Amino acid sequence: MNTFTEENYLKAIFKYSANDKTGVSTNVIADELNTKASSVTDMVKKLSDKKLVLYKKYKGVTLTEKGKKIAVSIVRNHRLWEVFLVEKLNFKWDEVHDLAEELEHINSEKLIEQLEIFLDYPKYDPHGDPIPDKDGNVYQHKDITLADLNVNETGIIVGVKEHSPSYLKYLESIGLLLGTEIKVNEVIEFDQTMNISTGKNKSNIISHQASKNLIVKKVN
Amino acid sequence: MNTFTEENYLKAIFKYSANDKTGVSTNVIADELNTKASSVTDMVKKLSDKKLVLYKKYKGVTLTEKGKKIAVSIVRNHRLWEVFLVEKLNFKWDEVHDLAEELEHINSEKLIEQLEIFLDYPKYDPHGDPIPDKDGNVYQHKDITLADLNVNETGIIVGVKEHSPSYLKYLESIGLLLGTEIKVNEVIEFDQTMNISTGKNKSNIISHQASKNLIVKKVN
DNA sequence: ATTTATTTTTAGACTAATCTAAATTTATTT
DNA sequence: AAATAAATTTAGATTAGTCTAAAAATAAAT
Repeated sequence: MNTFTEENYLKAIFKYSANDKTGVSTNVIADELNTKASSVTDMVKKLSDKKLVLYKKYKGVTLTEKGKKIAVSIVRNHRLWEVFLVEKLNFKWDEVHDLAEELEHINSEKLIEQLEIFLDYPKYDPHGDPIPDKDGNVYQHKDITLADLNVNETGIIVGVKEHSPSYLKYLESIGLLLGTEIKVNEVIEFDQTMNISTGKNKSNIISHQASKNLIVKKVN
Repeated sequence: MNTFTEENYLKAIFKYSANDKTGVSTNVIADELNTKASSVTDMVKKLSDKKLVLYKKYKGVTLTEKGKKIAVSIVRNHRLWEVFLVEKLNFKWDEVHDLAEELEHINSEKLIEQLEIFLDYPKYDPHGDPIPDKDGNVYQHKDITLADLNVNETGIIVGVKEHSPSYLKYLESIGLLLGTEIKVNEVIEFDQTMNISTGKNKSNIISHQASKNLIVKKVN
């Protein structure tokens, strides 16, 4: 099996190779894991020996099928545990990340399958991120954000692109939760600050920084 | 905070200092943790520096209040997770130990308090071991085993002294679960093999090895 | 009360994961 | 295309936890 640390490297590489075909650079990985590029080089060699990544000096890293499978399963574990914490143990959506970060490494197929059954096969975690199925398939949301909507258009919040507790707490404080319907009233041309309103004729002003991190599904 | 490994040492020391005042020997700890006495010596020095244990060369180790508190809280975590696995995730009592061994190290007061609430404040784990309360108080069962009963006496199974999967599976296979009432029909003088019967006039022959590891509460 | 056996500790070495600083390679500018 | 800047890798050290083998201390046996 793999160490806690190896799994975190795989997860980081997975995160940054989602989009594209080009290898992930050691610096990007170092940044994600709060470590140094030289440490990443060492670890990447080790993962390469184990056939979990492909690595060409100076050319970045990509996951092998084997490595990707492990990475996805850790993401799956993470998101299922987040659902558990929020739905069963009364945690808030801004409190679960660090705990899930630990729980995700507990390696037992039976555990995670039973957890999934117990939670009744959730499709999304508390932040709207999709939960990969047992075979590693993930159905990602289309990447439309609130900032992409025009005046008078309406969207339903289906996820967030930024997971910091401060952002999540802020959203909650102004009533922007998953499922909330938002109408765009006005967009300031200068800095794209938005005036929006939610269900009960409550209106709010939110920054571009905030609106571009809210994933929405366009209504109509 | 403490590492995974440090916590396991504290737990091992706790386990073997339950009974008595005399320090736990490095060999006993090494044995419990499948490591070598020399490794234990090193670690024990480290724990001593951290004021988690008292250590005098050649004289064994005892926990300080601080160390004991950590050890008990890990035992608490372990047993609560075992209840979760059995009651909510359909695990058998012989399947939960290794997973709980990992889950117990996840360090969050809120997590464990909420888990306890979610499980409705269980007093015992699936093997009948008592769950320490938030303040570290444990109410241990009196140590009467089935082997201590005389012919025609009756006891109710309240726990086991041996936790190996093979023993637990065996008990389950012959219907000896927590709460089962057992009557002693006969004891072979030679090797203390017992003839017992449970509720529905089922009778069984069990070895001394088996009977002395079943904790019972005497009836009448 | 010596000798012998057992337990425990020390010394020195190893592995995993990390770091800093220097060297090398790739990318960017002029 | 040469020079400079940026990214990446190597070299050598460090820390945590472990090990083996040898030394030292304690316990047991004669």
